[in-house]
Amino acid sequence: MLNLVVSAMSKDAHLQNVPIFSDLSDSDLKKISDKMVSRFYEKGKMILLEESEGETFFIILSGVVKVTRLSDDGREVILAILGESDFFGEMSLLDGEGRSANIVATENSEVVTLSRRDFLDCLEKYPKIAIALLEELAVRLRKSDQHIESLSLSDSEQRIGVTLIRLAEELGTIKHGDVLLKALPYQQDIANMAGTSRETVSRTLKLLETKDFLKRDGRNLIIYNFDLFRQTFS
Amino acid sequence: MLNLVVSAMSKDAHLQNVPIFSDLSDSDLKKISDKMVSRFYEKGKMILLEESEGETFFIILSGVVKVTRLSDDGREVILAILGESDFFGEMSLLDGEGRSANIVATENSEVVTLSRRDFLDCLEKYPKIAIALLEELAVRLRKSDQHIESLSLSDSEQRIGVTLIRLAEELGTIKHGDVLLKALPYQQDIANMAGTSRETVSRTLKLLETKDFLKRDGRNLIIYNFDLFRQTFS
DNA sequence: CCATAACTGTGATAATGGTCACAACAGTTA
DNA sequence: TAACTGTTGTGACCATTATCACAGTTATGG
Repeated sequence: MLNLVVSAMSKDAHLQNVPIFSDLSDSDLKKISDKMVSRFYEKGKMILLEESEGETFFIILSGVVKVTRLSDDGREVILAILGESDFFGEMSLLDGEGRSANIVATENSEVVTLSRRDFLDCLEKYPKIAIALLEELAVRLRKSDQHIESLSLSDSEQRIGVTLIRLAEELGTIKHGDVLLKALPYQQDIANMAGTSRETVSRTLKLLETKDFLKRDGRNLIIYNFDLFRQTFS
Repeated sequence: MLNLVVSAMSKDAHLQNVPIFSDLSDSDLKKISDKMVSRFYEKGKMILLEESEGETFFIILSGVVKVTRLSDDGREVILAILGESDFFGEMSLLDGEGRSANIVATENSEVVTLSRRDFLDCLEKYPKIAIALLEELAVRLRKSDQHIESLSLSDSEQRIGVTLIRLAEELGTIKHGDVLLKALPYQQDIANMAGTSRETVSRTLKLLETKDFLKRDGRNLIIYNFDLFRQTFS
């Protein structure tokens, strides 16, 4: 299994960048790191399944995953896209309910995991982690609130604009005022993030391109003047 | 000012019911309680304003408030309805960003408040509070996720159904299998929760009534067989 | 490198639901 | 009780956007 390829060294190196651990001393970090287990998921693989019991906390070392919910008839909503040094799985651990969403690797992804008890021990032992986690959940709630507002009040063009902003912030790289998105998600995924249809995404991207907000080139997308773009769509 | 009417005794009595304080000893509770200040807001009054700095944590002793966001052109989204023993204001305190929503009293409401520093002190001093708060934020994130799913995938009837469920759970009283909602919010507010228009709420409530899911009587509403209703709409 | 699958572009059509307009009704104050 | 204000009911119309159908294009695997 590729799991074994991820060395302990790589774990420590990455963990420093994880916001919820950033206040910790090296030795404390090492203690936690020792309890973690590495895993590798190929693009397209399901990592967590809705409705199953939640017993594990995950941190992404590299790769990209999507957080989704599915309706009975199979339609998908994408709640978030997570990348390097983001984490997931904490909700079930905290409130004891079952998983409320699916996690799917949309790129090959390395993660490390912590068991329920080790995770909760951490929170008890290191209040700083608990507080850092609170901060992160607050940020997520804020994002969710914005998402709800956008779904409630905006037309499809605006919603797709906001979705591109979310993607740019999570996955893009800035160059002068522009943002470059390599490996742009499929239109269907963008649609599922924006609460619209695949066809509407196709038409709207074209529209935004003719309006010179952005340029597409294969799977890459450049948003010109990101500050202006942000101002225009959020 | 009516503020002064709320006695310290009433504070303590209510605080025991607040989930994030439920693990505390009476003496610890007393210490925190002593730092709190009571306030009273009349129906319709704004408690917190979007974009202002967040320096206060609020707990509702009695009453009902709505959490809203406003678009530039004045349309409103209602993110949540909060009632007795719920709290708000924590997000700005945790992540240091400005307020991200407005809070408006929709009924006469008594609250107690804690300053930023007292709130953060609490988290450091009592890890149990931090963990209880984490649990509550996890629950809220879950609700937000459901809200996003519902806005993305459901038609207006479903969304209004889900909204009634949210209202019933927050404000309703159960009687046999039915739920009674006294002082049902205005149709405009229901519309702003469901991401639809006031007229559609009017038509849909009528429809649900003819389908015998519910009965209206002035400002009261009874949902028959709440379990079934839940199953049907969520 | 061909075959096949997956993704994207685009027109035509239909439907959900928003908006407007106004009437009916309820609750409040003078 | 009248006048007024806020809320709800309802019809008519129309815009946005979902859906369908299919062609074009790009990626993938044997």
